[in-house]
Amino acid sequence: MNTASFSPITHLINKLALHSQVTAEDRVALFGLAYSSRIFEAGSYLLRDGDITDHCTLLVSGIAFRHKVSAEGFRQILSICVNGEIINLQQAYIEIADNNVQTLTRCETASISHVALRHLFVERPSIARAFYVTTLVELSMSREWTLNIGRRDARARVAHFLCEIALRLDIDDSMTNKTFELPMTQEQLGDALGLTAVHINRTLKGLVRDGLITRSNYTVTILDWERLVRVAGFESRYLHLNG
Amino acid sequence: MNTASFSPITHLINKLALHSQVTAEDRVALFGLAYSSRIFEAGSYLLRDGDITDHCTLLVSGIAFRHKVSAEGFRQILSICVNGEIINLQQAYIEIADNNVQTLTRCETASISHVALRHLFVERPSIARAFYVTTLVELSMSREWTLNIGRRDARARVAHFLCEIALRLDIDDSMTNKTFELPMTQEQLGDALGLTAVHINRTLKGLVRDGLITRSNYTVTILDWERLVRVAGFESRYLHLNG
DNA sequence: CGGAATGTTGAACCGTTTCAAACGGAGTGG
DNA sequence: CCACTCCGTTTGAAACGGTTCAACATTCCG
Repeated sequence: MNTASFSPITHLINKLALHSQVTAEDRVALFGLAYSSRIFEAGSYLLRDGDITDHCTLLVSGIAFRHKVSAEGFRQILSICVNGEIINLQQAYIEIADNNVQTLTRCETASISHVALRHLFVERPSIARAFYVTTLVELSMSREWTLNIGRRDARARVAHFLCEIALRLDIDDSMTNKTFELPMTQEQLGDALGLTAVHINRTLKGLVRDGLITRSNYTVTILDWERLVRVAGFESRYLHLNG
Repeated sequence: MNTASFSPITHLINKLALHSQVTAEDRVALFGLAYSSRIFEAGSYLLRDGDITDHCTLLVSGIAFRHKVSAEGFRQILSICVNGEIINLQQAYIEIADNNVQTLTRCETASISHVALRHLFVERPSIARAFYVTTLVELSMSREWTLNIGRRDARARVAHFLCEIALRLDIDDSMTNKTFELPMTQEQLGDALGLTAVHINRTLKGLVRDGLITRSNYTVTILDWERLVRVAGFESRYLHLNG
């Protein structure tokens, strides 16, 4: 337990402040949250479908993905989780988790008790509001994800995914030559986009061939942002990046 | 404006009470909300991508659907809205709407000002919580929708959709011979499920041929609930129907 | 009644999957 | 340091699910 003035909570506050005003008093209240940290290796579960817990998990560093698996055993990746996000806020109010979150990289987490969070929300409506807004943004992103899978072909779908990730990982402002780590196998990309790993491979190669991106290992470079955006039909408004 | 003791707000309260405790005092506070009613014919927009408004819209009666359209002009239906739902709660905190809601049947709505809602949330944390939970459930449903489109074939997809609608329209408890109105064209079903109208047609006929459902006009009867559930790989937990 | 929207059906087509085989890189143990 | 294995990537060929297009039937609605 720890309430030091520079703490994992910082990331959370930054995230919240992205969409809502968070006052100095709010910050103090948030810093007051008790938590306990943990490290997870790449590939481990942060949340399992069916879990019942008494704490929420804040992703302090690293990248994870949320997924569900159908009764027939097919996996659908639903979103990418980055730092500053509480990955199972739902559980503060709904006991049983109904999806999985698994790490892509080594991750650091902080656990915050449901009771503490719920208490905070009652005490400080402005914080409750800030969390509410982040959830609304998640909902918005979830909807765009659905649109992407339901109504775009493989090429646009992959391009759209890359655009979203590039913006969310918040590389830098330069609109060209964005480079970022994308520690996902083609199998995982397939499960994210409703495609097979094989077809992801072919589609990625197509994007490379056409000079839109390059890749090596797990890093992607976007060579021509404007054109990739056009291929994807990408419009960033749904991310609500500036409130 | 109107604050009569039996009012459109009743539906909203029932909805909220489904997932959270709503006290007698909460009910009074909710009843105190001022609103103005309106009727919309089938096919009209309740919300448009890009809209900026100062009020939220409560769906009092009727059925609507939420959708987005991709830059290339393809429509993806994202969810079905039933009565008791505020279809654009998001706008209480995020100015610009980023999706559309359109009526399927004649609908009655009530408008509630953003200011009034936000004020209520601050005054009564338990109500804020109840709304939060309904949003979390929406998020859960959105995720299952994504899974459905991404990882099930046409037959399972249509079956899953029918299962969800049957439960959400809350027909009756009899597990067989559920009958309900589904006022959607095959074109709309296609847009909901990431398929073409033509293929919806063939898939529906397949389900009829196999004795799982019957249809006439816009009413569907589920003949064999258990089997339909199996075809769909349907597990209702994600709907959080009982809190 | 007439015209538009929706549903139905068949045939050809195509984007994606499936299957299978080969390749490469990272890690391990001898 | 090599041989071996494991995992992910790459590639090709064949198969398939779903789309597209087109024509016709039906229902809805003014």
